[in-house]
Amino acid sequence: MAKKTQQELRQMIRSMGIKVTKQRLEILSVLNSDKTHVTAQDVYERLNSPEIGFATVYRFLKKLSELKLVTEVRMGGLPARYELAGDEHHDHLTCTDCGRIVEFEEQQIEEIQEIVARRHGYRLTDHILELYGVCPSCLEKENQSILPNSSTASLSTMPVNTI
Amino acid sequence: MAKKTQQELRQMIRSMGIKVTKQRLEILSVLNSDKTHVTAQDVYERLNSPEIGFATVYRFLKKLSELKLVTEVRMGGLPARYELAGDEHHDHLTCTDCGRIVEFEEQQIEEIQEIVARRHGYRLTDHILELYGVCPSCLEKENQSILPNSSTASLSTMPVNTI
DNA sequence: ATTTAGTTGATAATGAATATCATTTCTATT
DNA sequence: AATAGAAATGATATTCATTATCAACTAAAT
Repeated sequence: MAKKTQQELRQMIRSMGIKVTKQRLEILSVLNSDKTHVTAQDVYERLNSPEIGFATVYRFLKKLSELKLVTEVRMGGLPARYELAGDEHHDHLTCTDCGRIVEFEEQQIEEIQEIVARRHGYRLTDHILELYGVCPSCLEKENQSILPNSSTASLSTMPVNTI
Repeated sequence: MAKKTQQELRQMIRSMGIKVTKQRLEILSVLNSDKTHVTAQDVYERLNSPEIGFATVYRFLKKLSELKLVTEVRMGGLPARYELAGDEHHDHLTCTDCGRIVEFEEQQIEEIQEIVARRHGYRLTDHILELYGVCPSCLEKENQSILPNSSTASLSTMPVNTI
């Protein structure tokens, strides 16, 4: 959320110990925009400038995630998605069909993780929690192709799962 | 754990509604061996038979994971790894120092995950929960090396990055 | 302004996974 | 057991995301 100013972005690059170039500034700008969880292709196309090749996009995204300044989410064989690392932690719920990502935060899970780690004598330093499923719109598509003659049965109106 | 007999493997393929071929039996045998979390390449090389091309390995592994008979684990850009789906689910708590892995199962977390998915209209199909930390024995080592007159300057006392 | 080490874009290369297709092999049925 | 026909196979080509290469360019320290 909290958007960064152009100066802050410049500062961010400087803090990485690398040169501040217009390419890097522009790539960061895209990540800093409202659109989040973008692929390298997304970034490249968004910029759509002869001044920025996608080798550069890939290179910089890689460096950013190595330095933990962006979070890289990889799902199945789908292209990796990137987001500017915020201050607040969250996990991901990813659609296995279209790659769409929903963020969530569940304090209860975080707490249980701590307990599990302590139970085994570990000091917890990090974790990855990725949920995979099928998003509402893909469920709907799926539904249509499986039930050809059901006129307009929207899955989103159906109980998705009954425990 | 509980190894399956050749007959059970045969039965397993039959239950998939596909033909029982020697290739499929052999691929299943590899998965059924003690080695777990193998890549498609691993399987192919393990068999090392002119009778089994890796197109077949990939094809069958894909079908197996679609039918949830094997679990596919994809990590970063690394090749997918497969293991015969056991009855019991577990997650991993990995030591970032020595790589030691503890398996655990936490029903409460599983349940909350379901709830989160439903909340967003997703049908949950899978999840990855990996906890990272430092295991008891590495914690101990760590403590010893941090002691006062250790000659090597601890990184944790150095300014990592000056913005 | 000069230098030089870092950076760039175009393109080739890689590596995992999938598609293609002629040939072979299961298996249900005679 | 013979056979027909659908399914499965292996070799190979292809796709797609990502990375490596390299000559030309550029930021920024002097």
